[in-house]
Amino acid sequence: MSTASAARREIPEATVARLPLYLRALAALDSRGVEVVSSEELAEAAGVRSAGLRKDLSHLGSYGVRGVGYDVERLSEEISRELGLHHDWSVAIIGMGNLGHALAAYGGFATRGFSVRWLVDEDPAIIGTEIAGLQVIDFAELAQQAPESIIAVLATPPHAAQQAADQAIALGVRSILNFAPCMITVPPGVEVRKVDLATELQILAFHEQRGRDDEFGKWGDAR
Amino acid sequence: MSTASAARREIPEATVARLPLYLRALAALDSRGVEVVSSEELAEAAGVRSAGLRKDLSHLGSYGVRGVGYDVERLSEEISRELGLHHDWSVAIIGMGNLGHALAAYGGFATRGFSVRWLVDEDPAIIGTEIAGLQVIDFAELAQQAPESIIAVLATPPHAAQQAADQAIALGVRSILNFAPCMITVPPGVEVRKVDLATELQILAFHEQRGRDDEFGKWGDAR
DNA sequence: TATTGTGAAATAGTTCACAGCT
DNA sequence: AGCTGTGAACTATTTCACAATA
Repeated sequence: MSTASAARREIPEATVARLPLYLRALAALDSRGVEVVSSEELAEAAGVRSAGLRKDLSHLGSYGVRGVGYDVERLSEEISRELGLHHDWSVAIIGMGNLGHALAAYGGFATRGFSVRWLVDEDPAIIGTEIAGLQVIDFAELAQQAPESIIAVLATPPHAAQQAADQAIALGVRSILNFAPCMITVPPGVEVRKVDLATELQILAFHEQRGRDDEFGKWGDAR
Repeated sequence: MSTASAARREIPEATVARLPLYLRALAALDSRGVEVVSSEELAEAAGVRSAGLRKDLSHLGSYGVRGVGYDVERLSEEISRELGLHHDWSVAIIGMGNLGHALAAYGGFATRGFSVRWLVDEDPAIIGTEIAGLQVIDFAELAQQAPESIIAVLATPPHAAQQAADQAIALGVRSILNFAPCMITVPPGVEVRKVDLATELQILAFHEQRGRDDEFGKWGDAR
């Protein structure tokens, strides 16, 4: 892919995953009144290496000034645009159990560009109640109101996740953040990202166990 | 690193991150009474390619039977051991705001091997209250009770995260799951994994924007 | 002079395809 | 006959190191 002319636009996935990090670091710098930042400083703030940061940014275009650094505001702007944060994205949280409830109340989603607009559940006992200032609705209702691009946050129990995803996709959802501890299958063109608490703990456990072992001699010596 | 003799024990990070996935898929199969599974089927259930699954498993040793497949129970056991789930891991949730509260109530952590044992906050108004059957304590109290290996789940606001992490580390914590939307710096030997809701949404937004664009001609045509 | 942007080298991860077992 | 385990090929990502340049 990519003829020489279309040189722009082919951002590696690993880079995309770091752009939000840079954006947050830039916001922190901005709020401290910093106007220009070097790749070294920004990398430090974002927890990456400076060479990697420069490579990442080079995929967006040439927004730095040699010998000087990057303009904080300008770079924020460019990254925001690249990430599509000039759009307004509406979020629907599906599944109002413990986790869904918490996510609705949690401010973390309400970054610039995103707002939680719908809370969905299928339990009649929950539908109609108010959580964090929003009425809980069912899928039929969501279908009525659903506009353009919604992002669905799946917070159902695992056994309900696939069906909930299917219903959301039927409504036109093409981006899903899946908190349910299970895999869901989706048609091509639908993007799923998974956040899995148990998995993260297990990965930590692996490393902690490993670290413990390493502390004494290498493996194989006394095993 | 790694002499030829130490051939075992050098599991790629990418593989480690998938082991919990396999474990969950195996648990599902087991509960359905399946006793033997092929790499093809298990890969399907876990959402990966069969060749990759086989390569991953080969890092743990040779637990499959050619022409047959993998014994579900045996493989679960081996992966569990590898992940350190034969230990019991105690989890302390630090920060009892909306998110911490929810995480405490959420069952998702209580997979085999992990149990949430302490809820920590520094706000006197919260300390002493009971959440999900546990009393909220302060760091001093945690220091009293803290035993061997704790995993800390950071759910503080961003400005408090670094200090909370430092305190946890002073108590001997070496594994941190960070839900606070900020970077924390830790000494070598301490492992941090980050779960960041805003970041995930931004990555989804990027892809959704991209997908939208691709639907009509390539970029650059009408821009 | 200080710092970016980037080829080239190094490393990590994935996929292929088939030999080797059961 | 069927399925695993794995070398070899391929692709992606990171790191290095330095030429380009404001």
